[in-house]
Amino acid sequence: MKLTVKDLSRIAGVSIKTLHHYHKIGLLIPNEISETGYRYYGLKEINRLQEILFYKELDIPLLDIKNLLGENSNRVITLEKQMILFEKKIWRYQQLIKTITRSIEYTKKGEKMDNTLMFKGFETEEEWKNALEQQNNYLKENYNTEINTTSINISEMNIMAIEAKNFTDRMAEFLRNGVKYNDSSVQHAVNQHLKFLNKNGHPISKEDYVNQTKFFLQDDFHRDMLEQQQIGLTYYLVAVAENLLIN
Amino acid sequence: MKLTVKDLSRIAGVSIKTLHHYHKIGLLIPNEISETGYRYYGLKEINRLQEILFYKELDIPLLDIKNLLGENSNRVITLEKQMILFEKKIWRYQQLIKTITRSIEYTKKGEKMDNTLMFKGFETEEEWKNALEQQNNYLKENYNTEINTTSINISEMNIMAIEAKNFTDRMAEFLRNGVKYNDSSVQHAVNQHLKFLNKNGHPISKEDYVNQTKFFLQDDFHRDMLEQQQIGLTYYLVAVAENLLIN
DNA sequence: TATGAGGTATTACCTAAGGTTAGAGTCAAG
DNA sequence: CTTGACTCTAACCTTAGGTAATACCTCATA
Repeated sequence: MKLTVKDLSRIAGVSIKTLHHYHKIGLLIPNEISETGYRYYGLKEINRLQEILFYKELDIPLLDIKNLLGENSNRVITLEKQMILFEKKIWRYQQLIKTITRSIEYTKKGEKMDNTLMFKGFETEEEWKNALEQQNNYLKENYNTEINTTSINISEMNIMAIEAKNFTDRMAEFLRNGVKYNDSSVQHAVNQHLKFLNKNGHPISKEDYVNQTKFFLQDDFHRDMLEQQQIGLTYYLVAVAENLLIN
Repeated sequence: MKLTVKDLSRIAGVSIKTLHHYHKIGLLIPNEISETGYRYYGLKEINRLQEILFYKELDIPLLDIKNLLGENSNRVITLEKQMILFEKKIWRYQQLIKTITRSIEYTKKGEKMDNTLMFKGFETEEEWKNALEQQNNYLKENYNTEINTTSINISEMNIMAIEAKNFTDRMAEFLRNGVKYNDSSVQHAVNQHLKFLNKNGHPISKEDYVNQTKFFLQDDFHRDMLEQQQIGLTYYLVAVAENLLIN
């Protein structure tokens, strides 16, 4: 059994170029290479190609396949890992279908969907509303003014809410990773946050911010909100804010 | 509202390079570009980016998104198309999970899975067995000897069966597409098939092949087999084979 | 044994959606 | 005015091959 590239490509349903490629990266080396450079494959190579294609079907990168075929016995583990990955993908696609269905409904109703919902971080409408409400309260407390929602550009407010959410997420991650409140990267993050607020029509001094975090501490709504996201976050934020004044 | 690349990247959760890229391909052009080349984005751009990311989430290529955002109103159609695509993907992943499950079972049983089954064309074990049997019969008829299966390399037989299946598939497609029996591409295909057989230990002349197709015609098993795959295939093959002798 | 058709090899450039440098210029706060 | 953070462009890199150009090889047939 001495198969040419064409034979093998026909049998296995891959292109000749693919065989060249696999040869080049050392994934599938011909059984024999003639003096004139022709590749000839045998049964062993066919079996190996079978395995390669099997793994490839599972979306495993070729280099990983190469390593996989090198060792042995962890096949089952690899397969099980891959299965979990597929289940996640299925779940994701199911979610996307739901999103599309919703979007189509909105469009058909003639309403324009509030695309802000799509932004990462806000997977549910509820989460987004909470963020908005927080933003709302924040303004109320800092300026002691009733918010006239109609007078504020809704889109602009969404953006502020998104930035706030992103900032809080980052802080929560710092906390989870054990990054100290006075670590430069933490301080940098909060400085950026304040800079953003100042730049976008929400002037706030460092002192204001300290007061705000302290307010969060004693206000049930805000504290619950933050603690629900990450236990200890409220307290962490106070420490971070107070450290701002020291430098 | 005058956002820098960093601001926007933070808000939308994309990298700065992504914004550069979108600018370069004309997908998202900044609201303002300073004399020094700095990009500044406004609300309009944020909304556009939102839409872009929404479509991107749906695995739509950026250039397609660009066109999509250019026109309007076919949004619903696009979304519905995409939904069908997702359903297909879900189905595919479910199949993959089944394949993995099967493979794991084999491995756990200590048996080595006959990977030849994976090759395209044979979706079920039954189909594969049929093909093998056919191959078996073929040998019987051509050599008039009882087959000693152990003496013949099973893998090699698989490969011959696969090639045969591929060939038959191709012929069926020719027939379906109305390609005439004496078309050069049809003749070429059958020549290749015979060449392959001759090269791999199954010497067969053109006359032999004509006789074989005629045998298929009168043999219930083979005729049913072929006709089940594609009505008229048995008769087509005879015509194709007889034409071989003319040239 | 020569010829012609069809197979094969290598080289090089291309894809999508950015990531990752490097080097140089710019902005804003102190 | 300095400094640190930010931004710019340009160039090369990634996956898994596709495509094209050009040259060489094989094998069945005349």
